[in-house]
Formats: sequence, structure tokens, C-alpha cells
Amino acid sequence: MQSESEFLAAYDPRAYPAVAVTVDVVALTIRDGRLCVLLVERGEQPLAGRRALPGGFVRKEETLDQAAMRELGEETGLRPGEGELTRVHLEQLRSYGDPHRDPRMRVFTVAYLAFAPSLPDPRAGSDAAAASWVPVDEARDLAFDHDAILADGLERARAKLEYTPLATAFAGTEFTISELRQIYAAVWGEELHAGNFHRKVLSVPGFVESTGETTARGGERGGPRAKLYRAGDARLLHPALLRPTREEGVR
Amino acid sequence: MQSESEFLAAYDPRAYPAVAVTVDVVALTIRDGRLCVLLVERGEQPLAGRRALPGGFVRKEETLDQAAMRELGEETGLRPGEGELTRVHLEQLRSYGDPHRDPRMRVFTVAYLAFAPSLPDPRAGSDAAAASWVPVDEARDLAFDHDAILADGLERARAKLEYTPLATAFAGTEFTISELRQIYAAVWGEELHAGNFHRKVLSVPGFVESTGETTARGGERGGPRAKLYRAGDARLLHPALLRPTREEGVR
DNA sequence: GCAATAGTGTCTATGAGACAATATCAC
DNA sequence: GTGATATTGTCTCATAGACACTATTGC
Repeated sequence: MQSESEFLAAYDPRAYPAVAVTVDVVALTIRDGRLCVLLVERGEQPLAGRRALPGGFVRKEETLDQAAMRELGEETGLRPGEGELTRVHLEQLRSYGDPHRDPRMRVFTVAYLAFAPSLPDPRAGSDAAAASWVPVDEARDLAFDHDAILADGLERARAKLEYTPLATAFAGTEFTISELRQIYAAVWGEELHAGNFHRKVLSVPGFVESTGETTARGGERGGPRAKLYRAGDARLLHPALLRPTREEGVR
Repeated sequence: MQSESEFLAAYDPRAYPAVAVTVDVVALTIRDGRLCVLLVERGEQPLAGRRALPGGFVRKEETLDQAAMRELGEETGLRPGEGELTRVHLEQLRSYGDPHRDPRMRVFTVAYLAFAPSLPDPRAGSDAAAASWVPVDEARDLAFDHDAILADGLERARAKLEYTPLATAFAGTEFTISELRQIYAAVWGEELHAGNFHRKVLSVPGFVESTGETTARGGERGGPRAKLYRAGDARLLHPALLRPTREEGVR
């Protein structure tokens, strides 16, 4: 069996070419109605000065999920399991391993996708000195293959809003239907009909549940007080909220 | 920046703990109306005699996709790009990297999912001596974490049939609507209403296109000749074919 | 009062699914 | 002829989306 004999050859670490495994995180949040991604500025060669996704080596005795959560915590200055980071949604995106995606050596990376509510500017942590939230449409020319990773993450995020309640991961613990609609609009990049969206969200079992409260005051430019909701217990939306204007998948 | 300094430390391969990266393939096909997965029998320690997903090391100068296609070709005895292997659908599933998932060393694996039309028994290739197609409900107690990988692959496959035309990857180049329905039934594990399925498939633009031909003769137990179709040019099904009896995602 | 927004009502087109009906074939 | 299967027809219900309408609030 081919795989078995290869495994055995690897028993001596020095007999095998050096490879490394990292995690990179596409961390998304909504700021000022815009979808933003967490980027760091590289301080060292190669590609010094270029922006990149936060990431780093997977450590010994650490799972991939743990490594991703640790990196996210380091770059945001927040500690996993503390405060708002407990509400961050984190899921594996996919892996990238083209032979020369890193010029120094063979580096495989496992990309993660994170949905975060609006977090403070990532200045608190020491490691986060060069980290910042950047609107996704301004996040170009990233280091390595991070443009492609970001694009994959965005597509995944847009698709996930359709059939999961993960949009609530971008909101605070309590939110109005309008806030939820603005999250969808920011991620999908298109406005949604307020009335239909409102009725539809409430018609999906388990998507949101009412708190019984309303906002303290109406909107900035007038309007009634909105009812407040929190995330429900649904794992999947049924029926789904499909994106409006998308070409048919014919090509 | 944490990740950068770690990268630099890795410049000396010997300074870094040995890790390995493999690909494992969840290759699915339909045989005799049952969904089957390609398994190999391990001939060497550890876990000798246990069944496992086919897989092996990613080689130098090889992309992950190429490694997965190579492994699949080795185990099926077919050569990538030749014959029926050109029609195999292959996509990345996800990665697994728990610290002790392999008892010998730190091994990260990138799992792939393959949809194949009914292939000959994998005896032709020398490497494939111990490989065989096993009905998925009999594929238990696999080596390492392959039970979990298989479960993830099955869930992905079932979901993909809903919104992509990939069911056609299990069929021959020409097929009847009934054959397509039996593929759905095998993957989803439930019967589908013939009349409604038939009308629905034809109503999705680009799912299938008529060849103008019919089968040479009717069914084994009677019935008219069925029209033949081939895969259309759709990448996504719109509207989707949703699975019938699934609990709502509440929990 | 005026403008903006929350929330609801109505209407239409489309799709899902239950069920029935018809046509064609193997035997 | 008999039974099985392919294919089409009909009916009902749920949903998406367009649009209109009312109520409530900030200014």
C-alpha cells in the first residue's frame, strides 16, 4: 500500500522535506454598515509592508480549531473565552497548499472563517499593533495567496447567510430586525426590501426570538421604536433566505 | 508580529518538529443501487488489517488537488486524465489535524471528496490490491479518524445533491430520469416520488439536456422506453432539489 | 406638521408535493 | 392480457416578491 510505506519513510523526520502548517483567519465584522476583514501589516521579509490575513503556525498539542482561535485572539487583543470573543463564530474554510505559495518553504495553511460582532480596534494586545479592520472592497494585493483566501471566505460567508442564522453572529446579543437587515445588506452588497425581509425573518422558526423589549428611542431620523430580538435556537434556516439578484448558475 | 517571527524560526527545518501532510479521499460511487465508498485494507502497523480511506503523502511540487487525483488513480487502478477518471468530480472536503490522530507523528490530512460513476473493481492497478468498494452503511471502524472524515464527506455529498447537478457525476454520460432518481435515492437514503421528481428535474434550467434518444428497451419488468439525457451546463440548480424528510435545524 | 422608519396587509407568480391518469413496454 | 414503469395532468398549499398602507417617532 503506497500510503503506508510512505508513512513509514517519514518515521525519521530528517529524511523528509520540511513542511510547515499554519492557520490563517478571515475574520469578518460589520463596521459602519460595511463588511470589514481583519488584516495585519507584515513587518518582515518577505513581503514586508504588505497586508495579510492574521495567522501563524499550528503549535504542538494544539488542534486546528484551537490554533485559529488563538491567532484571532492574539490579533484582536482579546482572549478566547473572554468577553465578546466567546460569541465569535469560527469555522474551517478550506486549505491551501500550492508548492510555492510561500517563497521560503512548503507551507500548507488551513484557512478559517470568523464572524464577529463589532469589536474594538485591535490595539489592546501587543501582538495586534499592526492589525486593523479594513473594508473588504479595499482589501486587495494581500500577501501570498491571501486574496484568493479572502475571496473564498467572502463567498462562503455570503452563502452561509442564506441557510444559517449566522448573521446574528455579526450583531449584538440584542438587535432589531432592521439591524439584521443591514447586516445582510452589507454582506451581500445589496439592499433588501424592508417589509418583506421583516416578515420573512419572523416566519422562519427559531431564527430570532423576541425579548419583549423595544429600543429606547426611534431611529436617528425618526420612526417608531423597534422591537428587540435575540438569536433563536435554529441551526439552519428553513425556509432559507435566498439572495435576490443572482444569475442562474449556468455557464 | 507573531506569525512572522515564527515563520523565520522555521527557516531551519531541523529546528522544527516534524509534521507531515497527507491527502485522504472519500471516493463515492453507486453500485447496485447502493452508495459505496472506496476503502483500502491497511497492510502495515499500526492498525494493520483495519480498513481506511485511500490516501498518502503530498509530494514535492504537487498541489493538493493533484495529490488527491493521483491517490485516487493509484487506488482505482485508473490513470488521471484517462478514460472514466476524467469524469470524476473531485473537490476538497476539509482538513483534520488533531495532535494525536496518527499515533506516530503529527500528521495533518486534507480530505477530498470524489464522485465517480460506477467503476470496475479496483484490481487492475498494482497499488490497488487491497482496495474495494464498500457500501457506506457497512463502512465502520475505519482507521485513524476516518470514520469522522467519511461522515463529513457523506453529509457534504448529500447537501451537494440539493443545489448542484453533481448527481450526474454518478451516472454514465447518458442516463434516464429514473436512473438519476435512483442516484438521489441511494445518496439520500430515501425513495423519491417518481412523477414529481421527473417533472422537477426537467424544470430546472441546465440540469439535464435531452439526447433525443431513448433506451433500447423498456425496464426489466416492463414499462415504456425511457428518454435519455446527458448532464446540462448548469453549475447550480435553481430552484434546488431539497431533501424531503429532514427535521428542521432547531436544536 | 413633516419625513423617516417599523410593522402589517394584499395580491400574484412560482414551486413543492399529493394524487390521478395515460401510454408503452416485457413477459 | 397483466403488471410495471415513464411521463404528463391536476389540484392544493406554501413561499417570494412587488406594492400599498398604517402607526409611531425625531425634529
